[in-house]
Amino acid sequence: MITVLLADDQHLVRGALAALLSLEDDIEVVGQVGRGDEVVPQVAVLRPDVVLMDVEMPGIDGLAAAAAVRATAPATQVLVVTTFGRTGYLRRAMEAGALGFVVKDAPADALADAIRRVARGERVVDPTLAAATLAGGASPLTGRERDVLVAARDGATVADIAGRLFLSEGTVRNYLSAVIAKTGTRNRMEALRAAEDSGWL
Amino acid sequence: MITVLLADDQHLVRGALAALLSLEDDIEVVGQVGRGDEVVPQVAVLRPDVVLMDVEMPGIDGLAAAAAVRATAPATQVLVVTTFGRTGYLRRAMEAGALGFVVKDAPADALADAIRRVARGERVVDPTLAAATLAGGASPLTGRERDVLVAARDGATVADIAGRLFLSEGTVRNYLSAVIAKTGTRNRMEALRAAEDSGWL
DNA sequence: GCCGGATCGTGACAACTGTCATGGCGCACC
DNA sequence: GGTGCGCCATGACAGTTGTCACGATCCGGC
Repeated sequence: MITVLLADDQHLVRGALAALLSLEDDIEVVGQVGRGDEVVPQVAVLRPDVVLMDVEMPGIDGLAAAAAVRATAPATQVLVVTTFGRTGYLRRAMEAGALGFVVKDAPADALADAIRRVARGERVVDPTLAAATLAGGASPLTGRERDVLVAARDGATVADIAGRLFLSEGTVRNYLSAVIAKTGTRNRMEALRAAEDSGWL
Repeated sequence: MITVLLADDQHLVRGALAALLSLEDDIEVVGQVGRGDEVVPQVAVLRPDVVLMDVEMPGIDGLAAAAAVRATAPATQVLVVTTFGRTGYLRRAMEAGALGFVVKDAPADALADAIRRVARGERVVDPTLAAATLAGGASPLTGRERDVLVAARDGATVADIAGRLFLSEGTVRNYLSAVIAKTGTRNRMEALRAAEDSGWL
C-alpha cells in the first residue's frame, strides 16, 4: 500500500483528489494539508511514501516545501502537481528534489500511475512539459533582478519598490530595464508576464 | 438520481470531481467537457439535471455558457464553481441565470449538498462570499472603460490599445484615467488587479 | 424639449518610466 | 593579479503615462 499526503490550498480540489485516489486499491490518502508550512510537520508525523504537492500555496510555496521534505524525510518522495503553463516550475521543482511533476491538465488516470512510479523511486515528468521547459531554458535573471520584478508584481511604482528593497530609485529603474531587455519585452508588465509564464519568479 | 455534467478546463480536477461525486449514491456524472463552447451541445445531448461549471475556461467563459444553457435548456440548472477571490463573479453568475455558486476553497462535502439543492431548484450561495460580494457592489465601470482595461491586460501600451479598439490615444488615456480614479488606485496595473479581484472584467 | 450619461476627441502639463553611459565595490576563477 | 560578473549608485535624456479642462455627438428618460 502506498501512503499519500495531499497538499493543496483548495479544499474542494483536495477532497476531489482524495476521492479520485481512493478508487485505487494500492493507494491510501493518509492526510491532507492546505498550507505549505504544514507539510513538513505532517510528513514527520505520518511518514507518507509520497507527498502530492501543489506549487501555489499560502505559507511557503510547494517548491520550498519540497526541498524541506527532502531534507527532513528522505524516504518520502515528492510529486509536484500544478496548473499548466508555468513551465519554469519544472526545473525548480527538480532542483528542490521533487521526483515527479504532473500538470493539472493531464488526464485523470495519469495521476495514480505517476504516484506509483514516484513511490518506486522513478522520475516522472509530463513529456510535453519537459520539452517546453528545456526550450524555455533556465532563468537569465540575477537574484536582484528577480527581487525587483517580484516587488513590481502588484503595480508598485519605482519609488515603492526602492523603499521596500532599500535601493535608490535609479537602481530599481536599471534593474527593471535589464529585465525588460532580457525578456525581450517593452515594459515591466510584459516582462512580468513573460517571467511568470517561464516560471522565473 | 441526479445527473451532472462537469465543465472544467483542467483534466485532473475534472476527473477528481467526478470521483468525488461518484461516492454519492444519488448523483451520477453523465459527461465532462473541457471548453466553454462544448457545454451547450453536450447539454442538448445529455439533458443533465445540473451543470457544474468553472468560470475560467477556453472557448467562452463559464458565465456566458451559463446564460446559453439557461436559454436553450431551461430544465437544466447551473452550479458555478470557481477559485476563491473573484467575488464579482457571483453577481454576474446570478445575472447569467446560475442557480448556485460555490468556491473551490469550500469543504468537499459541501459540493454534493450544493448539487442536490440546485437540482431541487433552490438557490445556493456560499454565505461568506455573498457578504463580500454585496460589500463590493456592482461594477462602476462603463462598457468602454471595461474594454480598454481588458485590452491593457497583457501589458499593451496606449498606442496598442488605441489601435486595437480603433480609438485615439488621448481617448484611451482618458478612459484609463477614469478607471484608475474609480478604483482608487495609482496606475493601470493596480486598477487591473482591483477590477479583476472584484470580478469587473 | 431639456437633462444626464456614455462615448469620443483635442491639447497641454506634470509625473513616471525606460535607456544609456559611467563609476565604485566585492567576490570567484584561472 | 587580472578579468568577469553581480551589485549599487548617479545623472541626463527621451518616451510613455496620468491628469485636467474643454467640447462634440448620440441616446434615453421625464
